[in-house]
Amino acid sequence: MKPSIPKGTRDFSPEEMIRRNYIFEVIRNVYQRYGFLEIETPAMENLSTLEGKYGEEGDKLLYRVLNSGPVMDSLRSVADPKVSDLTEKGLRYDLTVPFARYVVMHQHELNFPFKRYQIQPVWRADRPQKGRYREFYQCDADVIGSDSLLNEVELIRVIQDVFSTLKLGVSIKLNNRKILSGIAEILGASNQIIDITVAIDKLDKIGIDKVNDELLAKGLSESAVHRLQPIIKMSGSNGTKLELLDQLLAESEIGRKGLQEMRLVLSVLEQLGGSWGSLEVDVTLARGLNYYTGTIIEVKVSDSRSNFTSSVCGGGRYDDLTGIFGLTGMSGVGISFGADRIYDVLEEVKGFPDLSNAATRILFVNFGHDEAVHCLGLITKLRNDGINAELYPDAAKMKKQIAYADAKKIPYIALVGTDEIKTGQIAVKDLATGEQSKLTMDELLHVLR
RNA sequence: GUGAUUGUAGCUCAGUUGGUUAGAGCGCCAGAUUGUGGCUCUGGAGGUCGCGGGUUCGAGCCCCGUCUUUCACCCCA
Repeated sequence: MKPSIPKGTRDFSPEEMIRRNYIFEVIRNVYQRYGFLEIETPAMENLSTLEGKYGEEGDKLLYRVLNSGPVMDSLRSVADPKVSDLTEKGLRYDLTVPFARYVVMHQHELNFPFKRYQIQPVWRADRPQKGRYREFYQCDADVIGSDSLLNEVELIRVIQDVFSTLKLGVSIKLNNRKILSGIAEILGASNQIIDITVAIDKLDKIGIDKVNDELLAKGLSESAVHRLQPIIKMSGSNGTKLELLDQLLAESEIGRKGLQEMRLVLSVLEQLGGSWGSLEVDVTLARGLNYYTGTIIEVKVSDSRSNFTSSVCGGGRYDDLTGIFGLTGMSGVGISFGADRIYDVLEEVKGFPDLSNAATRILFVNFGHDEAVHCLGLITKLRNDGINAELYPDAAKMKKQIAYADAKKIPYIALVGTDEIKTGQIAVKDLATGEQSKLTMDELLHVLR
């Protein structure tokens, strides 16, 4: 039998894991620095938790887990088993809904406002393509139980910190669901907000004419499409855009509220200074609209070395995150980094730093049992000093042992045979330069640190 | 879900209008070299041509199905 793995899943090599862990560590460190606490939730949730939370499209992409036990055993004899008897669990589709479930289940133990982060894989039965996998990691941070817009500010700072640490140029796009509602309202098409936003979200991709065609096809009136044009075509600085929106949304209470929120977030960020990447008001941004109620955030790569167009981070505010699970009045705001996409981009732009310290620094050549045991003692000292060191386990030909070090990109080898044991020294060879010298343990530690 | 696309050695790929025993480079193993790698030389192993069916005297090549790869749409991290 030929081994294989499911479509859209991947194995990760040791080299890839070192790089993946670098990304996770950068994000984890920033989250912790901002006071977020880590949780984990199970890979499987009950289907009742997941279904209906991601829209019609999302339900189709849910992985359902077949039940085990007597029902399955007797399945052969059952003509038309009910689906609920077949499956009652599904794989996690994102981290936000499980988090909402977690908050409701643990509400009496939590200290609100609760700031949590979570770095775990999620699964979607999507057709794989560029930057899209069936199993991928999300790195979420959410604040629940606080309405303050300073949470939005902090999360945007988190995004800036992460990408500045990764040295990746990005464009952070900001919108607000209330502004979108205001736009729909002044067009007299409040009930068509989804159609309108989904259409204008495609502006970058398909151009203004096709966006207008789609709007008309969705039943929006000619005059409404006409009045929408200055909004779609809006350009210039954030200040210019906000002024234009002020005029356009003067008659909409909800629109004005959205603008006020946007202004506050931007002005605080401006006062704090020290940004990374561009921060851009973009009313065509409409991702995840099903649940966002306030701020909407999306981050795209804007590095000249990259052709990557998918978003690498997204987020926003949900006024009633836990309402579906029976806990009302809990506002939440959060972001999610797509680690796999960030990996692809860093690979593309050759943006990974030198991570060789994560691997073995020195290999001890094995000259036989007694020498090897002596080496293990020396290796223990190095390890206690935080240096990654290993012994070649077999007394193979030296050629083979050095080739092993070479292939593993280990920078140094140590040769400790009977002579060195007698003198208490360690012959150390730098494989890059070929230079070899006899060192004491202290000198060796100095070299490797 | 829709429309394309890919699959030949561990890897990257050749393979003529269908024709004898399917090739190359790199990698791998052994030796030249029993305490010194990369370079070089010599020798060697390694393939159900994704899988199943069909057409044919004959299929890596043509047809059908299926799985897989990659890409776009939809949607999304």
